[in-house]
Amino acid sequence: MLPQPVLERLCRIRILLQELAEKRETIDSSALAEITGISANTIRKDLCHLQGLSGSKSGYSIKDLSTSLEKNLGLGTEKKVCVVGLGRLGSAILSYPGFLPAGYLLKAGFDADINLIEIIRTDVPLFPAYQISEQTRRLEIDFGILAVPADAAQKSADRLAEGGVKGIINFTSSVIRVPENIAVRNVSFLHEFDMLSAIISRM
Amino acid sequence: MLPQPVLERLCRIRILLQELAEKRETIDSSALAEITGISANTIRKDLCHLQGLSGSKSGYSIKDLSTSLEKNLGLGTEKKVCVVGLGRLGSAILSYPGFLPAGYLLKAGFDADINLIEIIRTDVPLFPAYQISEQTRRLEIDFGILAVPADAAQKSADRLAEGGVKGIINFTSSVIRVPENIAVRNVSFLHEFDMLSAIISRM
DNA sequence: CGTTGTGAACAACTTCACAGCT
DNA sequence: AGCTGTGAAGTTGTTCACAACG
Repeated sequence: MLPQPVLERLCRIRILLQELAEKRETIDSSALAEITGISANTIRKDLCHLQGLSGSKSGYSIKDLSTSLEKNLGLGTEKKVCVVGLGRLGSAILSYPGFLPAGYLLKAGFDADINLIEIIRTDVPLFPAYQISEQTRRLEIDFGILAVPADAAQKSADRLAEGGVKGIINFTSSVIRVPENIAVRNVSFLHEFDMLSAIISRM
Repeated sequence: MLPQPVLERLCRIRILLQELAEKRETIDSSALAEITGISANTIRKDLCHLQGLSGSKSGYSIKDLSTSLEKNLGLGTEKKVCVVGLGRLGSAILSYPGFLPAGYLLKAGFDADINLIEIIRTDVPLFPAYQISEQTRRLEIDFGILAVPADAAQKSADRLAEGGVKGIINFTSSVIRVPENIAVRNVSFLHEFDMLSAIISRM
């Protein structure tokens, strides 16, 4: 319904609003533009896609706006997530403190290496990789984070799909194939570096 | 010159070609489509933006294509990078083995906490944060990775800019402001999660 | 009066269809 | 015959300009 670029911007805006909420009551589109780097015109266009943003006088009420964004973006409820692959990246994610306040609950970690599972100290329950489907289903996990080596990516994705997750964040450089009712976001460090290289080489 | 969406796809294609090079000699647009998830039409359109892709018979020579992509995307030369912020994410990045084969040399790490610098075991030289400008300039570092807490993001970015870096990968949730000759790529875990939530809530 | 909301104009990107090579 | 390369058509997203509103 909302086009993807709009979604991207609305999510960004909401995140930035959270810090802002402590400092101010209202904000107008040009101040938002200043903070987000998005043009004021685009911001107004984006925000008027939102359902149920009540009548406005001058600027948006930060509280109302946040609420409306949460509703429209489906960010109201807590989501359960798991990490697949407990190498350096995976375990860094395991101990990332930012998830909880944002409403994402780390419910499980998986790795093919059983030794690793014994060694890592964390409050998050850890399981061997072959239990991915079973445990994600049992724990009703919404999202999986793929932090495995590239050659294990598809297999792990299959298991997550089998376990009924609704979304996957893929840190692998592989392209994974999943049923189309599962959302995938690809995040690749190397891609980001290559993009920097490409961008600066044409300036 | 090349529009950004094209750049994104070309970079992705090049990364995927690297693994493929060991298995095959040539590949046609529809096979590439299969692998990358990009439509064959779009791939052909993208590739014909490239300068100096020699005459084709059936399919592209993977080797030629890779070479051409590297040239056109400015990926030929090695780039020097540094990590700012050596928390869990920062130190996971420090020991990520994928940079070197891709042509990115980790030349320095920085953190405001001097104890941390003593503790971390790595081959990469570590320095206190106040030396960022000085060391990045001395070492001729191309790119900086921002993995600091949100409230230190702008300050660190300023120091990197001062040190003459050409690009920054920003893992912070803050929006950083830099001179416009510096490229920035924002990578935010929370944003990715929010996007997953937003996407699935409208299916 | 300043700020929002929004149709209308514009620009960018993608898809299509097919001419041109090999 | 099959594949690439590419103008042209179609679609989507962005910017503009201004009417409507407190």
